[in-house]
Amino acid sequence: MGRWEPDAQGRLLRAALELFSEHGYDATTTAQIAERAGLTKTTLFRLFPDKREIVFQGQGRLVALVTAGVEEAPVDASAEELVRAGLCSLSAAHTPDLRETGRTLDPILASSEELRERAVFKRSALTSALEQALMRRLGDARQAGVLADLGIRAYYAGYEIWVAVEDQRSFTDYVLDELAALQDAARQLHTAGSRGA
Amino acid sequence: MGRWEPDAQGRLLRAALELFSEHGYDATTTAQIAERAGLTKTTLFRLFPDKREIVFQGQGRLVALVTAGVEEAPVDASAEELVRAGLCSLSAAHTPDLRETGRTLDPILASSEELRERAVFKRSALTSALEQALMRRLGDARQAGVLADLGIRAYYAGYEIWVAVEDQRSFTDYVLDELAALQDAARQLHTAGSRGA
DNA sequence: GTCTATACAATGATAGAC
DNA sequence: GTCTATCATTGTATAGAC
Repeated sequence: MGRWEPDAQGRLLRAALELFSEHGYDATTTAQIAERAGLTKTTLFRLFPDKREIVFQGQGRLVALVTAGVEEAPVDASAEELVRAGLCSLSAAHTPDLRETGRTLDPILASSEELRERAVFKRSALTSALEQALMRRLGDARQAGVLADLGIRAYYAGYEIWVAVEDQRSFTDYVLDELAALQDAARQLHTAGSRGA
Repeated sequence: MGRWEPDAQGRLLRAALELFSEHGYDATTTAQIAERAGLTKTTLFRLFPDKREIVFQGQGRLVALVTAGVEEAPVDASAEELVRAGLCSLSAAHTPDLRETGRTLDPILASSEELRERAVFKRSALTSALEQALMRRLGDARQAGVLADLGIRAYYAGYEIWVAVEDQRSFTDYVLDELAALQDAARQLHTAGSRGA
């Protein structure tokens, strides 16, 4: 420390989000980001694996969180309780300050197909992690798959509401509410018999 | 026709799959593909939007197929019947010769992260298409979402078995069997009460 | 109407100097 | 750690050949 300005990664991150918000993701070059941060392209690519990952910075731990949540659930937990445990562990990472980050990121994501593709990949990785953790506890691959889809759907739906509204409820509340609503919807499909509207 | 060798797209496609199989996707350059096809990079990028799409050639119509399947289902169809209609329309496109294509593509896909990312994006697009078609018929966004996840999961699981085994059953059979099995798994989750194993 | 040649911008890797 | 420099590759743009 001392020879250069500190927090190169933080400066790059802020510079990138500013430029992405101002001109869109695609219209911003990595050289421009580095320049605004007072660095060069080389340093940017040493600190970030690629341009897309700048936007998803810090989301790598989510996979570990959802897995740990399921693994640390009580031994007598039901299938639904395992999903809730995974989602609670995941949601706990979303502190109120991340709400602002989410609001910044949403329009950036919308501005680039390349970025949405990476976002979908992240969702898929999260689903696979939950699916495999559930599989190890339940022993049934199909149940694990169905529950993982349901849980991650609840997570993303809860996230969308959380960043859109402005109140004091925790992120976890939104996700668990959505999970319950999705489970209700699924139950109705089974109990409604074979005739639809 | 006549002035140049015909079927430039087909030649590029074959050249690409050969090279991808021989050296892997990442180690093959677009210039090499064009050269083997007796063409140039310029022509390749006029016929394919990008390098990844070479591998997924022809999958664009799948979105339209699943949507049409749901839309053309009888007016008194139940929710489950709508999903089956979408999947049948989708599966009908998988003629036996596509089985060989699938067997060629699987190891190529496994060789590249970039390619798996695009594959996940395609799955997501298919899920969204089914979800929206179901939403228009059912009027319930959560039911549509849950059913779309279930249906596309059945489609991919059926596909995996279809390319792996060697018998005369149609692709549609595998998908519908898997759908029924997933629905069973989901039902068990609801009727099993709250205690798991 | 299809292909080629050339030039170009951007991402990302790499090597060596400070 | 960071910089300069150079490089390979993807993908675009343009102008022209047949």
